[in-house]
Amino acid sequence: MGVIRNTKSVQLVTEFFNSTKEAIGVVDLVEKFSEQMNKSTIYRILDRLEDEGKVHAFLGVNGLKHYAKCKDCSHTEHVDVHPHFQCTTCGKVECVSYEISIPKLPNKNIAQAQLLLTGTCERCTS
Amino acid sequence: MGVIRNTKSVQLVTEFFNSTKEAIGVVDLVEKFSEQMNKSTIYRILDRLEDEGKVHAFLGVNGLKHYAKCKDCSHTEHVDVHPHFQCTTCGKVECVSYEISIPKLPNKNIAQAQLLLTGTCERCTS
DNA sequence: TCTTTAATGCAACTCAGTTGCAAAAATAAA
DNA sequence: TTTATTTTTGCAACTGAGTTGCATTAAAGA
Repeated sequence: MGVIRNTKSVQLVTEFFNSTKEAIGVVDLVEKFSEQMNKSTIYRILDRLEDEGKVHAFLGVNGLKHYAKCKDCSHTEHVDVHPHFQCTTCGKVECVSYEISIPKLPNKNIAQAQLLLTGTCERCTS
Repeated sequence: MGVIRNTKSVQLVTEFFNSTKEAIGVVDLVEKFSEQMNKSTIYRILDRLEDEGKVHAFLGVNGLKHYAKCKDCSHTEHVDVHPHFQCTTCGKVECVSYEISIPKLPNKNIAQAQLLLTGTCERCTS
């Protein structure tokens, strides 16, 4: 349970997430960095960054894992309450700054809510 | 694009969904009917039932496909606007009768919303 | 510089879901 | 009922995301 080491690969991934506020699917990230690092490495780096709260993870419409770094992501414990939006035309995925209201259910204890919105983004809405 | 044939396997699956209002993961369904029918058959039957609007599909927390037949499921075109709840202790998954309000996003056209609630159910909440 | 410990690459694996194809079972037609 | 047509099924092989064991490499600390 040591410290995250500042390797070349970690730097590359971190820089990427600092450069965009969009979310990205792990598969795309693996493809993007296919020359620089191994698939396993990416999965493991993302795990560590998530543990540290540097990025947060969620599932896209197809059930594929996505990661993003949003403004909420610097807190020690990231509580993922904001929705995500995925464009069904261009595939773009992003965090939505909008606090969703979690419904109360009788006798149930709701710990987390994941809201995924799908449709067409500004560019793809004709 | 013919009619759905009323095979033994279709009957079994249909009866199952009529007997419960809970949702079930495809993996569990394959296990449940492992003696009666093949894995591919289940996947294909579920596809057909979904096309017909007899059941609806959604993804659980782990990204695994789940199906359920709820009261909304007899309409010709099923619009899946209700949330789902998954108990992190016992694993039970169910539809929640609660109309969620889809947030409007500027310049975006939101076609669908998927809300997944996780926590502990009535039985597992101590 | 040396030592310790974490991170990486690689290859092999797991597991959900899909697919091609021949055989079997429903439905429609005769 | 029998025959012809078309959908379903079983099977086995495959795809693709994500994981893992292990030997090697590279950080960080002393």
